Amino acid sequence: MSRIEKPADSETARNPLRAGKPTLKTIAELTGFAITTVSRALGNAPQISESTRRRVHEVAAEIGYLPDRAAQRLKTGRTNVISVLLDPHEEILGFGTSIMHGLARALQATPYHLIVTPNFLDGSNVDAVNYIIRNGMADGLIFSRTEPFDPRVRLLLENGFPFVTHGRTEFSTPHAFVDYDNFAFAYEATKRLIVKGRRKVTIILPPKRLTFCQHMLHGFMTAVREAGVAYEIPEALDLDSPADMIRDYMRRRSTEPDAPDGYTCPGEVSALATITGMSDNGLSLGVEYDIVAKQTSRLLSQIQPKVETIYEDLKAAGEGMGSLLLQRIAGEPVEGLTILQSPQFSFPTP
Amino acid sequence: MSRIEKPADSETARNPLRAGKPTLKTIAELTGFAITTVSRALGNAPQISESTRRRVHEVAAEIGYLPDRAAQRLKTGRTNVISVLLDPHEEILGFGTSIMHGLARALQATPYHLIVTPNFLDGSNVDAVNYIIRNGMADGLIFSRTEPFDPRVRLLLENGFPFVTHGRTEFSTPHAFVDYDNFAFAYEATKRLIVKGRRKVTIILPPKRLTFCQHMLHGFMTAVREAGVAYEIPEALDLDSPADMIRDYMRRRSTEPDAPDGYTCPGEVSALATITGMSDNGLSLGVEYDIVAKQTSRLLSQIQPKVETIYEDLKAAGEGMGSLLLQRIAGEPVEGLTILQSPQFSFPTP
DNA sequence: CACAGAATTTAAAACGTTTTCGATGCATCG
DNA sequence: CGATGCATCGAAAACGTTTTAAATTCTGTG
Repeated sequence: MSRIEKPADSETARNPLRAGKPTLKTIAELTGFAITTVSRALGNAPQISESTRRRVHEVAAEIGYLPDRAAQRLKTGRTNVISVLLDPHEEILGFGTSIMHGLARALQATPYHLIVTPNFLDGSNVDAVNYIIRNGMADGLIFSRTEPFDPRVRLLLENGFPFVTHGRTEFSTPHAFVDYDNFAFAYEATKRLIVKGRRKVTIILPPKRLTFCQHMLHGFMTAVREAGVAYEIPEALDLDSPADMIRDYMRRRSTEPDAPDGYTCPGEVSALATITGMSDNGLSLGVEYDIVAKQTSRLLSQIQPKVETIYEDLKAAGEGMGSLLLQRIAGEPVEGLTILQSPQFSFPTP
Repeated sequence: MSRIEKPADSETARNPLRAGKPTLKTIAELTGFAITTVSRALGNAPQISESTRRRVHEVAAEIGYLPDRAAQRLKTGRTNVISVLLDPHEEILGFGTSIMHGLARALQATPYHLIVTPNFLDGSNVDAVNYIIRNGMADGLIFSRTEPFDPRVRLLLENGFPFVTHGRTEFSTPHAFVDYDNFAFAYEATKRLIVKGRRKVTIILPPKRLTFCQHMLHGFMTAVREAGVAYEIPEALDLDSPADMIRDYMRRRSTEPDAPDGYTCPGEVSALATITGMSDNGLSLGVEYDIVAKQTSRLLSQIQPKVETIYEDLKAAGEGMGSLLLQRIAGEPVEGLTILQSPQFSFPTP
């Protein structure tokens, strides 16, 4: 039972915060076992006897041992990091943070950390993806707003790198994704407008290059055809258009002949902009026209309850992406690893 | 010039992604220098001759060498990580992501990564802070919504851990912060209402426990006293109140006698909610009443240009916090490390 | 031309893990 | 009683970097 062998205080002096941080060696000395044994015991390896396993865990808990992430990462090559590619378009209405909260919840009891890699470069963030793959900066990747043949997805598939997207693609090779059923949303929303007796419907679509634009269009058109109702699609506008542009468009269009009276708005901002544009013209919601909107927060219906809304639960989406990614990293086959969220008719429980 | 010495392919087979990753050793072999020399040359150590320094950098760039973060972290004890504490209240209107984009921009050319630690626990996230300090999970910390005697700040000060807050405190020990001049905002906003001829002003304040609530109140009261105008402060409401609560309050209050006609709204949501509440009662903005609001995005003025707005540049705030934190980590004295953002009268350039 | 001293380079240890390969003890079996 | 198998445990190497201490080369000088 030798106690003190070397001075061993130089480190303490240099970096006070790292000072007494317990390591495997600490536990080894305290229990009398070898470092190997301690490591195995904490890893619940099979060849360790139940009694020493318990003893080691006990001591570890007592002194508040936590494995050093850097050492683990260096040794094993696994980073225990999941990277989120932040899109500049997600700045509005808490898209980014909702998903992140969900992700964080999924990773809560795991050793994984969440690191955000914002996109500084051009439209798509292939460079960031490439960087992460090449330099092993993460064990898995998460991003959103996919295109049918998204170059990021292609790159990741080619390299066999684990990832989950928010949104589908049209690659023949399957991959893990979480997506909202935007077909169902557009279909349902448009049908509601028709049921309300609206004679001509319209929809603000996402940018054409994004996969879910097609889904929405399809849902919208299906409802239109089933009912045989009139419709139009504003070509000059999309969901990413600035709110004032949408507002001005709506104001102008509603003065022209043959204006729509039923609006499907796939986002809070577009709905608010539409309402303002119309009311600038003296038209009021629920009287001359109706809106069914997609909500990701409570904001819109709290402010303007006359808007009919259908919810998308982004926190659940994040949580789903996290859990799918964990399964991918664990090596599970990609086959079942997809989630299609159904439109919700009441606000999701946080 | 020996070429192949050992098989050296076992790793390649096991982890294909880590395969040919160049290390210091690779460069050492390629240049003929020792690993030490290569390390020093890349670190631009003074004792290395200019010629070898250039040669090493050249080869490093050529083979795309990047230092292994795990090894650096293990050796030096520095994590090269900056942690952001995500607050659940920041879910709305891109607060979180704007700040994060700013932060990321400040850290762009540095080795620092941004990792988000969401707050799952009770109101304040002291536990998360404690965890990060104790286990050396980051080199610096960033968080927002400070209280006058914020327990997180206290903990960090006690441990000498580098951090920057968004918002001030009232500790006697100084610390780095970025804050918006909410006194100036409230003062200016309220004065504008008075200049417009409004007879009775009011303001929706932040939760009382937050430092900037006092600043706003002070700015508001200063303007009120200077002009000798009537005022009231809704006690049942704060900035964190759900939008429908604010809307309902405004609707009710505006029917009662002696209702205010000038509103200072320190947020987009509260402004929208106020507008809706008032218009539910047939009162219209710019006619029976006015609003001056704080905007952090373009949304509000795009939707409703009749709202007078004053901007807060959150991306710049993030960028400021990042650069202050870097200086703190580099050991600079805390004295000058504070930024007080002035209210902006036009939308900040992204 | 030897030599101090500066300038440059290097070998080796260390950071805290995981993992490979053995070692040890002990009961069982021929 | 020696050999065998099994259940546990341990010594040492390795991951890629930084750093300490020492070795080597180069310079000018006496």
